[in-house]
Amino acid sequence: MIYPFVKLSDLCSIITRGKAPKYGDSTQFNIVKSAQVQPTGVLWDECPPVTDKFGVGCSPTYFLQNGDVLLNGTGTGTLGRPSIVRTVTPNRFIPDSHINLLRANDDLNPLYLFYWFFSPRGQRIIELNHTGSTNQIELSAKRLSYLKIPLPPLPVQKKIAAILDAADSLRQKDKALIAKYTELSQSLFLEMFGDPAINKRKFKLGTIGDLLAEVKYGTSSKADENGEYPYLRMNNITYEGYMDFSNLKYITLSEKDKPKYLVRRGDLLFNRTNSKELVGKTGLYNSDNEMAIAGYLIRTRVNENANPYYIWGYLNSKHGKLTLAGMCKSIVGMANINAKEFQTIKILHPPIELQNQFAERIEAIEKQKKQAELSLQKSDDLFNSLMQKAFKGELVS
DNA sequence: AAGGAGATCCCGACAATAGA
DNA sequence: TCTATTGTCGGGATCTCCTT
Repeated sequence: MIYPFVKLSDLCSIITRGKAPKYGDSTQFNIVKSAQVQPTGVLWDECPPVTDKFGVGCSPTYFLQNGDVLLNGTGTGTLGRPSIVRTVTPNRFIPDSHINLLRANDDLNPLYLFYWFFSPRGQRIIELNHTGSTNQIELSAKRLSYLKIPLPPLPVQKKIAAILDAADSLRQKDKALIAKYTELSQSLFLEMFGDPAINKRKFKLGTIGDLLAEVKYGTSSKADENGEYPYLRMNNITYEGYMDFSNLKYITLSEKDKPKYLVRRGDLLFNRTNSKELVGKTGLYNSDNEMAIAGYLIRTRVNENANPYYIWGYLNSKHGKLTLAGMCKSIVGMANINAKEFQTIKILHPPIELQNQFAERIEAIEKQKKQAELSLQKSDDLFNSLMQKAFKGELVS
């Protein structure tokens, strides 16, 4: 059954784009900015305060209420990213002037509206209707009000929303479990080696260089779409130190370059150049596929005194992150830690047996985490297929 | 190997236009 | 004419690519 399409302005009020806020120390009002508008919900804790003057001056309709749907109105990466307000402190949060606020009337279920914009079809409609050039795209409330959405009767909307919500919460549970395993790895380091700042167990202090057999920069050659090997770049290492193989580029290497730039299981990958917060991201290569690395990554291999998991664990610990932040040279907008400096980083040298034990336990945790990731993959697939069917009338009769 | 610099993203400001 | 809403622009911060 195909649902009729109805103009958005007939289904909700589109309250949008207040004045640009004046920032201040108010404890009474907060502004919700584009970055805080996420499909998982609004990140209330990160909304900066604005002055009372703004709050008083603005119409009370701007204050967010439960059931409001938010839609980012600018930015190539953010335009159309939706969020639904589920629980909000009343009369406190105001959307920024680049966020469209949609308040559904009685014929429209807000959660249904949210999932519509979240769905590939909803996103595509936004993509077709924005104004502006490639790097400055916008979707005004006016244009938004002309958009049409498929509209089943209210009980069906509610049913669809509930099914999608259940599938989504399954995904979120898997994600939370994965996050827990990450936390577990971090606390394991402290448990086994103690706080490096205190060094209660009196391990010998040395440098990272002492533990390495080889330090090598990646290639600066350009990526090539039909390349032979995946080409790891900085976005392939997460802040927590895990490899992320999504969004890969490719490269072809000459025979001579292969040993120089290919990585193998157990290599530590260090991100030497990035923004100040992200410089020093360190991943441990844990795959048997052959991949190459870019020039802003440094490939290091340990000697007989170390297990790479130990160095990885240290550089991703709180103490390690602080050390890295303290040493990077910050040029305008960029931070850098070169290979020489990397090797001078002070690190405790626990006995290799203990390091190996740590590695074993981390690997066990990682194994569990893999399971959770597989489960997430499945729940993602389920959610996506439900979403495809939902708005075509194939989900609820 | 090192880091300079262009491209992109996002925010804030303000000009232009519409409405009261 | 004044005020509210909408469209567009400038620029800092960050991300990537490219040159020396």
